[in-house]
Amino acid sequence: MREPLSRARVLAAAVARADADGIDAVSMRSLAQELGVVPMAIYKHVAGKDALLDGMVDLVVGEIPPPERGRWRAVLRTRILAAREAMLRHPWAPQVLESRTTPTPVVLGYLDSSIGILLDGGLSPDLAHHVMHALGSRILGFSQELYPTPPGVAMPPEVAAQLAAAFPNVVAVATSRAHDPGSVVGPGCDDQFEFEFGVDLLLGGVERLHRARWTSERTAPPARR
Amino acid sequence: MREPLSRARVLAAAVARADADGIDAVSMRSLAQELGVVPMAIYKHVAGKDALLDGMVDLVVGEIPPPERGRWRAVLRTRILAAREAMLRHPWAPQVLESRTTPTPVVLGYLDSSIGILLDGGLSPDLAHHVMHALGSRILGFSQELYPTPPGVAMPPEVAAQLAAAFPNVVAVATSRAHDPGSVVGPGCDDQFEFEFGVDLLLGGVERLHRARWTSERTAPPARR
DNA sequence: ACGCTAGGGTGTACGGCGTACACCTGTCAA
DNA sequence: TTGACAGGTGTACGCCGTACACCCTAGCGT
Repeated sequence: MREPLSRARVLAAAVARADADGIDAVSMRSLAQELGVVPMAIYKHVAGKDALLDGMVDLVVGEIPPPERGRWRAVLRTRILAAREAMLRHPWAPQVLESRTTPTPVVLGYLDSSIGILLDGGLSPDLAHHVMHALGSRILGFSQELYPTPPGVAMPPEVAAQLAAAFPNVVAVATSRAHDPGSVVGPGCDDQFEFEFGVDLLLGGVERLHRARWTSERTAPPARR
Repeated sequence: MREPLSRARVLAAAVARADADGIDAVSMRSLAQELGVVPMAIYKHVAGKDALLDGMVDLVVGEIPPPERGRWRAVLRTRILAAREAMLRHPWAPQVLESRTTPTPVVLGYLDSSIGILLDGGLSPDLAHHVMHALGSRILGFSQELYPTPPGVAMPPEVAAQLAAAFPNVVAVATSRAHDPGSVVGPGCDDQFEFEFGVDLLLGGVERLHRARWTSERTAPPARR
């Protein structure tokens, strides 16, 4: 009848379900139902919920292509943008990745090759170390935004007015780019632009430090004080 | 007997519990028990679990002092570091904050005053906008690290060797600062240094853009290409 | 040919969670 | 005196992850 379960089938079903209905829709029970099987059957192929999530993360991270060749900054930038694309395909992935307490070998491998880009580019291990911390989860393509871009849904105008009065700076900045369509809330941000802006800001700073032969021996990172 | 419950008492108990035993120890049931009350009693003071978490977040964010006066860069830097201290006092807070989908007025107020620092400093709303995105949740003092600094717990040496072979760049970088104590895994990172490094890298880049009268009108953020 | 083993699917059950809903009780205003 | 109402209670429902015992079948060595 039904071809047998397998770890790969379980993980693929879980990822598909999360892509379609969000990570909360992925429970052992719902997943089992989707596979036409009783919940406990899954446990013969993955150790438990945590292992399931780890496996899902591995699939997503595995989608990120290996680095190309070229100048370190361009190579790293390209790779981070590729990672971002994987995360956009699987919007649940950042949240799940952040919930893991220990990296899987797949994720470690990704980090390792990313560090390799820096070292191959001539950065000192010391600088590379700080750079990895400074990039943080952005290296994996996370937006790191606190809240999704303001909802396009219109709000009652009196609420909008009250909000504008209470938080004038927020609305001033939020509407700063709304020059073309004169909406109150603006057309939302260009997430891709914001992401690249942040990445380039960091990589640009790193490049300058590198060119200046910067080292962490009692020197403040950029010009300070 | 027992003085009556109140929203403030509930929230304070929840924060205390989370500080002591982690956010997972905060459930409606355990919280009720700690307050000497039946679970449903809590619902008379907070609308539900989500409202409880929002309230907890508000308490933490409310701990961050308002900005002082001075040059925008120093003021913002000081404030971000103050936010980080609040987050260090409540290690569960970043995770909870990231789980909220909509900012509370308290958080919006924090963001608003932070933006105010930039605008008062003469940055254009346009640049301020991008800066807020680039800082991301770092504005609230998050480390944004994917994983906590490598555990100080020693691992079996053969595992360590295998790991070093599989991920040479990771260990090269991880041990780069381990010059003083010659441990294999290094003494862990100086989280405070790494955090300030990242913040200063970003703020330094922003300052240069501002001085250069940078604008997003079809210009790549730092020097690119 | 036979029984054994082991891998994979099943069924039941437990303890936890958030919370809807009906209920009770004490306080205070009218 | 009465009645509304705020605040605490009790029960119950439907989810969750998963421990544990069970069963069925395929393939193996003898």
